[in-house]
Amino acid sequence: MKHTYEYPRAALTVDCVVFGFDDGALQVLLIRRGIAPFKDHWALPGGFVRVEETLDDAARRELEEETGLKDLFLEQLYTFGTVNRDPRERVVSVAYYALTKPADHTTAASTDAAEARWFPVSDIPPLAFDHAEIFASALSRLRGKLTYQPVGFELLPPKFTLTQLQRLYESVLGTEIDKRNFRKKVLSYDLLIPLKEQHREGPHRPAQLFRFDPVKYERLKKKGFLFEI
Amino acid sequence: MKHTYEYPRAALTVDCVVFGFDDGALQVLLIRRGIAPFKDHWALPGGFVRVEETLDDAARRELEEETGLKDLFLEQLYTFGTVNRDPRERVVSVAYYALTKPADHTTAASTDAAEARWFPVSDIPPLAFDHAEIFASALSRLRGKLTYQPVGFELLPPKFTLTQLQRLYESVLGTEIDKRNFRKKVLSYDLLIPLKEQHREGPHRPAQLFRFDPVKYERLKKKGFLFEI
DNA sequence: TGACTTCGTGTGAAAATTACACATTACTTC
DNA sequence: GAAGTAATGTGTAATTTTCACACGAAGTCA
Repeated sequence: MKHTYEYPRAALTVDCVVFGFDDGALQVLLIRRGIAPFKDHWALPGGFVRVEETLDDAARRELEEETGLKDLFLEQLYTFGTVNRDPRERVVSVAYYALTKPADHTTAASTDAAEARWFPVSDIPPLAFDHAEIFASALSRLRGKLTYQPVGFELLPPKFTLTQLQRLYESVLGTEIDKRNFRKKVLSYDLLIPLKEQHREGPHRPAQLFRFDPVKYERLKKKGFLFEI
Repeated sequence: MKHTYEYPRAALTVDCVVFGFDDGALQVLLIRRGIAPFKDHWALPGGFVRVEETLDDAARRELEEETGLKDLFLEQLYTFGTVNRDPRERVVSVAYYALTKPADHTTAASTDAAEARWFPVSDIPPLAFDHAEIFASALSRLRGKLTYQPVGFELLPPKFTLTQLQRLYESVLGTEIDKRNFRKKVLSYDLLIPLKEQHREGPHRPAQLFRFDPVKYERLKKKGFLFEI
């Protein structure tokens, strides 16, 4: 079935920058394109927005179709609309970024994508279209966000140690943080709940496990919050 | 001439939230719609994106066509894409916000818009489509931005007094600020250049006029800046 | 039981933020 | 031209926040 309009229309897509945290380093999920253009190149997961779904829905749907991931933290980033970003025709892309917990890193490639793989953000292959620009923009946004909103937990498993949280901040922000000052600061927000359990691993003192309080977290996210590290 | 596609496509528009500062209060520029739907309702200036122009270009073009404003500070805000935001058909709108200096407030309504008018943000009429939501989002972004980036100058004339700048901050942020602390802080960024001139008005001591240093300003905007008040 | 490794904690110095009051300058009016 | 009026312009002390920094505790392994 054909669809006809008075004026030419741009195609509308969504693209997702999915971040994960593993091996003590920030990772991003890329797919190898199975179809032209840029066949066999690495690219951000994404695809065309259907006319009866919202942008957020499209992002979640494409993400699940191409990578198997669902129910993750997802936020709109920016809309990329230069004229020649796609060689085929005019395509405007609404970019999203997403944060996943390590448990979700089971990525079954499917449908459009020939393959899905995690890459450390410090070592990304050349990307299709203007995806390198989108990725850079997402990384910069994540860095900014981390310094004033408590989104770091979205990248950690439900139970985590303060050291894991600190490593996350250090590796995303690219700085070293003093352990005592970090703990003082984080705990002062009264957002972390110490568990009865401990994390024991290796020949040394076990670490206290924490989870974060989802109620206080939501409250913080809504009002002006403040989670400066 | 008709244009035909395999799948149905959303129409793509831009909408602009234009802020001005006048009468000691933050103002927003609205147009009265000359055509259906929402004929005679107030709305944000905006219109359809042409297939051969970027999103930014479309925003600037529509702004000039509908309000006569050009060369203003303009930044993409967010893309609104719920399914039924336009009663005619699926329309996705990329929202922008803009800041104007008072000198530019000469608004000649034209083309699509029957009338253009400034409204204090505290007293906005009902808006067409989901424009109230877009406006709220823009205002919230402006507030956020003002507290950590030196964009306030974009809303003031080229020469201004520190009191004017303070009033701007107070009225946008909705807080009272201590005069001495404000001046100390603002001047410490070394961004303001005192002029030889003074601003004299009324039966009292005249005020020192300042302009801001565009070079330092650009430098601040690019790197992590920091303009906390 | 001693070596090793990571966890967990407190204090003092420096810097930033906040609170706060009065003399100065020009215009107006008497 | 003297007195009144109104907004400008300036400094300091108290408080809070940030930053720098070192060592005992708890567990494993040999």
